[in-house]
Amino acid sequence: MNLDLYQLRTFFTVARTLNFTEAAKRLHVTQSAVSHALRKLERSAGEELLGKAGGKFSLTEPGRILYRACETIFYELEKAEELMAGSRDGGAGVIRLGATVEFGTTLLVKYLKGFINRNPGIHIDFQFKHELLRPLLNDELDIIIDCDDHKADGIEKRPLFREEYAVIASGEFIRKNGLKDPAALAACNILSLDKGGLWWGNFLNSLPRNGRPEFKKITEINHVRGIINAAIESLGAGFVPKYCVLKELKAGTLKNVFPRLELLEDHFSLYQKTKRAGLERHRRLADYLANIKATHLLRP
Amino acid sequence: MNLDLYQLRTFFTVARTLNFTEAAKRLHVTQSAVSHALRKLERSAGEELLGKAGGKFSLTEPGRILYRACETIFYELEKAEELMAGSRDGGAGVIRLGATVEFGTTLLVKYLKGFINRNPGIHIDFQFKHELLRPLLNDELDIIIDCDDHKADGIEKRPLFREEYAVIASGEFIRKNGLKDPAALAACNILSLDKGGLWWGNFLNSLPRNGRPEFKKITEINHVRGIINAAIESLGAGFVPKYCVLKELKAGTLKNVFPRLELLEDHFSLYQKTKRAGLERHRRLADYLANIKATHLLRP
DNA sequence: CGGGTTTATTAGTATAATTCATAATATTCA
DNA sequence: TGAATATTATGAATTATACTAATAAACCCG
Repeated sequence: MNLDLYQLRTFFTVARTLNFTEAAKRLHVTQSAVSHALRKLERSAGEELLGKAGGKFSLTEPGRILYRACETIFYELEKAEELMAGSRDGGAGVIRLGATVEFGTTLLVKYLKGFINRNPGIHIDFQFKHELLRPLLNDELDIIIDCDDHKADGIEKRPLFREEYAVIASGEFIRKNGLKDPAALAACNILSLDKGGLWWGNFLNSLPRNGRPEFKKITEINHVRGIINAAIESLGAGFVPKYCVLKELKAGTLKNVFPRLELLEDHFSLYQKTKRAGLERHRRLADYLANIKATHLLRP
Repeated sequence: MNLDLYQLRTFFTVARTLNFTEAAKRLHVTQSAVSHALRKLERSAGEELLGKAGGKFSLTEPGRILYRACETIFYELEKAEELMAGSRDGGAGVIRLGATVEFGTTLLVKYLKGFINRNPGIHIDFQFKHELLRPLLNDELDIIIDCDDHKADGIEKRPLFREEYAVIASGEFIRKNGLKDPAALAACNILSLDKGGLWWGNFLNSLPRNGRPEFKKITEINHVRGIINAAIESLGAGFVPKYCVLKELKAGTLKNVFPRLELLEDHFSLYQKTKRAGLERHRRLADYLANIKATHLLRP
């Protein structure tokens, strides 16, 4: 049989993208080269590796077998490269780090400064977006930090810390609307990521069933930063992670409306492919992030 | 860095042979090609992979790292190939099986007939010699069966069965020399693989300390088969594994001199590289051999 | 030192990987 | 449904590079 190793690299990329054109881009070759390589590989394997099921490609059974082999093969190679370089530069390499927009833009970048200084060999690229799992599975990202609970084959979860939410508004807004208890929110303008107010679900769930306000006016703003700034301008009450408004709370431009209310928390976790967790640079970053305590974040 | 996969295959072979010329032969290319490939690999790795320590080559530290990666990489590939083909022909492939000369030539071949018939996809090549561990480590053999106790990194042992030894001689020889108890051996001619009589060590050790004969005449014959034939010709008494003389004992051309004596046993075990133990054909053969009981061998 | 063996080097060749241009096919949306 | 778009397949030309042959250099050993 004797499979060609270059063709395997192509196959591995195609298997993840399920798209020749995209794979070609990643490999910096033409789509034609990918097509040729795959056909040759299939000929020498004597098996159909890809099947067209309903428009999209999908892996056949032999394809899946080969894919799993490729996973260990190429991750093993990567590890070896890192280890060899490691005797010189110590776990150098690139980490493509993904996180949610709010957390990433606000805190993560700031906090990682220390890590980046201490690990000059490790270069981190950031991608802040909400769809994180798919890019991780496709190897577009190496590590993601997310508060959603992901479960996928070959993906490893490492809990990092919990994050509290708070209802925020300007002092002026609180006075004007007499926001003394959650029931008062029913009458005032609500700032939410979505028109339906689902964003406030966490808040409502933390209230006793009979004390939940029914929102009358909801203003949709599709970015947390927008909600915060709108709240500062007294346009309504917002519901945001505390870490997003640390500065504003301190400066007094925003107030924690119900400081004594225990609100639901988000659980941030780090996710990475199990096979790649052995990479030195991955371990370092994961260990560093695991040492972040919510207290650090809230009282910097 | 981006290591070239073809060059890795060359490196892997060189790392095991530590000899460019030999590696070239195995890869069916010229020595020149090996030299080129290795130099390129070292350039792209940015590391010396091989060091010349006292004439011979040896792996440097980065070389060892890469070697370990190659082990999993190429064994993983092999496994994938077998699995993919497996959906058709079921664990097909070649097994290069090594065993000691006596055991291999006498029983193993005969016994494996059943296995070979039942597994037409699996081709077995045999090598019977006494140096077995090195060829296994160098991937010249896939599986070895030996009664020496080997311990090596990445090598897996699986006990198979015990083998009894017996003192043998012709009826005529026994009569002439009055061989009634072990002490009588001191006076008669002893057939041994070595001039010093170390070959009989197992026998002597199984006797009470004060009842051990001191051999006066030892004839050296460097093959077990030779010893057996010499014993048949009444040239002396031999000490051999029982399985070697089953036919002769049955036919009466040889006699078990001390049938009631409990003699030391050899423990036969199967050895293979741990990483390759997952191969379907390996598992099948190992399971088959594990089902051989000493009783089968002695009473066929 | 010199014969034998192993590795390195150089230049030429041959293989095959890649591209370019284009055809075939599938997908989307009006 | 058909036009527009995107994706994959194909064939010939091009380019890259793995391989070889011949030879030089290095090394070992008696």
